[in-house]
Order: sequence, then structure tokens, then C-alpha cells
Amino acid sequence: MIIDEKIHNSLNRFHFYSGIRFDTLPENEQSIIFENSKLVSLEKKKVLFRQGSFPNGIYMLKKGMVKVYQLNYDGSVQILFIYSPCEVFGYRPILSNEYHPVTVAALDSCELLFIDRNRFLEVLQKSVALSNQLLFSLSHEFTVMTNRINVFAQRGIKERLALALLILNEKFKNENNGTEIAEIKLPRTDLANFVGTSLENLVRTLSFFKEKRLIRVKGKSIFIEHFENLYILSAID
Amino acid sequence: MIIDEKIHNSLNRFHFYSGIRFDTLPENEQSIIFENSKLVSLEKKKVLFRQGSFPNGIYMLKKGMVKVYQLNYDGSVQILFIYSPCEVFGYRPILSNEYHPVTVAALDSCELLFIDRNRFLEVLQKSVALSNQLLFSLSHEFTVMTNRINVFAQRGIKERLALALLILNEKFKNENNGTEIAEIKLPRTDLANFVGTSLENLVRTLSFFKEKRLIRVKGKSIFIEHFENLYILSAID
DNA sequence: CCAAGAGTTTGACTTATGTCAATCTTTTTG
DNA sequence: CAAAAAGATTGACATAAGTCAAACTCTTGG
Repeated sequence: MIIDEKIHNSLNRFHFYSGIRFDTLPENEQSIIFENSKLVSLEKKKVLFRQGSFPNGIYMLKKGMVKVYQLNYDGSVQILFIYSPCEVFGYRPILSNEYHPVTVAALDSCELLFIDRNRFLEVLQKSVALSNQLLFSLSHEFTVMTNRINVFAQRGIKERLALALLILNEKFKNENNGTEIAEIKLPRTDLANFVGTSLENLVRTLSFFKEKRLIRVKGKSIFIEHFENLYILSAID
Repeated sequence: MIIDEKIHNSLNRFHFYSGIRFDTLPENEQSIIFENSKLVSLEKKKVLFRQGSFPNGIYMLKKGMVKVYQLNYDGSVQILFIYSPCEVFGYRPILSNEYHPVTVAALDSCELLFIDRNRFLEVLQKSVALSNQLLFSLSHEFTVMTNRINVFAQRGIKERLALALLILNEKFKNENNGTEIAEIKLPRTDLANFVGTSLENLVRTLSFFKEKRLIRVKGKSIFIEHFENLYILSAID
């Protein structure tokens, strides 16, 4: 089978991996930020904060995974991000002086560090390193969002799912130990809401991938088989 | 007809208006930023920069409008933004140290101010006001992108088009003089690529809106008739 | 360990959207 | 000003995706 080189290029050229971390900051900056942080536990399925609520502070995920989603008036749900350990979130509405645009809930039992809103803003005013890191990350994340809009608007479910699985593989790789092929363990409904399709259509597309041996399914877990080919092949046939 | 209040709420609650400007910065900061800027002219349909190219500097639009889009391997185009006068763009890939993820082309005859990459970075390191403004704007823009992904993933074309028209009305209001109901003058193909649908489907949806007297069409121009109702009604039947 | 419930999968059918082709309209250009 | 080109619209049909219902499978608690 001849695979258009352009497809490969365009995938490589595009940025789809998101998530902001503070562990790239200088040691002393990190310790200042986390100085007065509080450890928070969050049970599986519990909500950390809801869309429309006031942002009281920022969080860093220590253990477990969370989903970030919007709930719509018709009951539909769009999952926007999945966060895995070390990732930081909840700071954007503080910076833009808005309410939370999203809801965050635990996918499994989680532990987080909480940093108070004012504390965060204080540190930000003093730390050029933090300010620059945020400018860098926000700009990069923006590129990622740009690419995602393109994918959501222009691609069918096969490609969207393939891309979602590649993103999730990174997230779960991070959550687990670090093996190249991660165990993607996410309820089908969540996966459907992440990809932006119906549960049934999602399941059918998974079966299609399974038949083509692009993925392997064990119970509720998904493993990517043909890493490089997954996105490319999903676009063809 | 009974309109679910929740729909109205959700529209109000969500942020869809984007675009970054520097004219909210203190006068002296502005003059520093634009001190050595160069005036650039761009003919209708000409490309300012292409995706994949190195970001040499940032631009502020003085006159005319531009479209910001991604071109895909299959030839499909996704328009991500339309910018109108006073809006600033091209700084994100500089901040995140990436190549341009998008292509920018003139919708009509344009005039822009160009600020050199290094000049911009220099000013940024000195100006806390600029840094804070960028953090604010980037965070807000991110919320807007979040909402757009939700709309693209979960809503049909009627709603997507309605929303696009509301956004475009703001942009063209800005471009024209400032009348509440602007003349939205954008080729159908561009509108289709902004909404994320085929040209034919776009035209049909426009006709549907016309029949329902939600919009008025004069030649190639579109005027919004029932401002508040457009998005709400587009969701119903 | 079995029964209930939650989560997943498959089938049949409907609806939304995409595609190709033809026609009509506006704009541009010689 | 007329011809040609570009842009817009409509129709007929194909395909993708959503919806509802039923069956199956795994998990979990009494």
C-alpha cells in the first residue's frame, strides 16, 4: 500500500500534545510556588470544580487522572482534556479573570496539590521564569487547540479516534510507568465524549481498528498496535 | 414558541469572541512597542505568511481584514480566525518557539504594522504590562478555543453557522463603522471553511435561515435579522 | 457464588452531511 | 460592452453518523 508522504509530514508537523508542567522551572522557583500548597484527595468520579464556579486556585496532579469537560444544555458532554500526573491546571481563568469554563472530575482515585489563587498571583508577579513559562505553554497549547479545531471540523471519526488514542497513549504512558505502549483504560462513554461522537459509533470504529489490527482490546483496555500507522491508515479506507 | 432558558444562559455564559489588541495598554507602552514598526501593504488574496514558515515578527492590522487558516494534506481548508482592524497576531509561535501553525491571507486590500521578532521579545522582557496583557489575552483566547471545540464536536451546522455569523457580525462591525447590524461580506467558500462544512451545505443552511427570517441576504452580503434569536432558534428545528 | 446493575456491543433504521453535476448569477477582463 | 471566468445556488444521490432497542459481558455486592 502506498502511503502519501504528505500525510506523515502533516502529522509530524502538527502539534497535538498538550499539558502544562512546572517541573521544567528552576528548582528554587518550584519550591516557592509549592511552598504553601495543600494536599487534596479526590475520590473516583468526584468533581473537583464545576464550570461557572469561581477559580479559587490552581492544581497539580500528583496521582491518578482527571477529565476536563463541558456539559451542554442538551446533556451532551465534550471532554476537552485528560490530565495525568505532574500536569498543572486551573490557572487560566485566574489569569483571564473569568469563571471556570470547564468541569474537572476524577477518572480514578486522585491526589493533587492545591495552590491558592492569591498565592499564585503573588508568585507570578515576582517570578519572570514563571511568567515566561506560562507565556510559552499557553502559546503552545493554543497551537494544539488550533490543530484540534481543524481535526474536529474537517476529519471523520476514524481519524479523530486515531488521534485521540495517540494522545491518550501519551497520557497513560505517563500515568503508568513509562512503557512505550500504554494501557489505555477509559470508559467507552468518556472516550466517545472525548472524540466527539456517539457511544455506538465509537464502539464500531474501535471494532474496525481491531479488525485492521491497529489496536488490541483486552476487556475495557485498549493497546495501540501499529503506532505509526494508526493515524495514517485511519485516514485511508 | 417556548425557548429553553438554559439555551440562552449557555450562550451568554460561553465566550466566543476572540482577538487580541494592544490599544488597552498604557499609551507609553504602546508607543514603545510600535516605535520601530514598519507599515506593510497586502493586496487582496495575497498571503502574508504560510504555515510552516519562521515567524519573523508580529502584525497589527490597520485596515482591511485577513483570514487565518490551515491547509490540509487532502486540500481541505479550515479557517480558524478572521481578524479586523486593531487586532494583533503572529506572536504566539514566537512565544512558544515554533513555526507558524497557520497561513494568513488578505480578504481585501490590507495595511498592517509589522514589528520585528527580536524587537517584540526585547520589549516583552522589559514591559510587565505587555507580559500581563498577553497572559490575560492568551488565557481568554484559550477559553474561546475550548468553547469552539465543544461546538465543533457536538453541534450541527445550523448552530455552528449561527455562531459563526454572530462572531463575524462583531468582526465586520469593527471593520465597517460600528453599526449594530454589520454587512457580513465573505465569499461563501470562506464561510463554509470557517464553519467547517461543504459549500453546498452552507448555502442550504443560509437559505434555511433566510426562510426563517433570521438573516437577510443582499447579493453576497449577509445581514443578521434576529440577533438574539439566531443562535437559539438555529438549535431548534 | 449468584443476581443485579453497569458497561459494552450489535442490529435496524433515520437523519445529517458530503459529493457530483447542472444551472444561474455576478464579476472581471479583453 | 460582450465574453469569459469566478462564484453561488439547486437537485439528485451516496455516505457517514446518530438513535433506539435488544443482547451480551463484565463487575460488584449481598
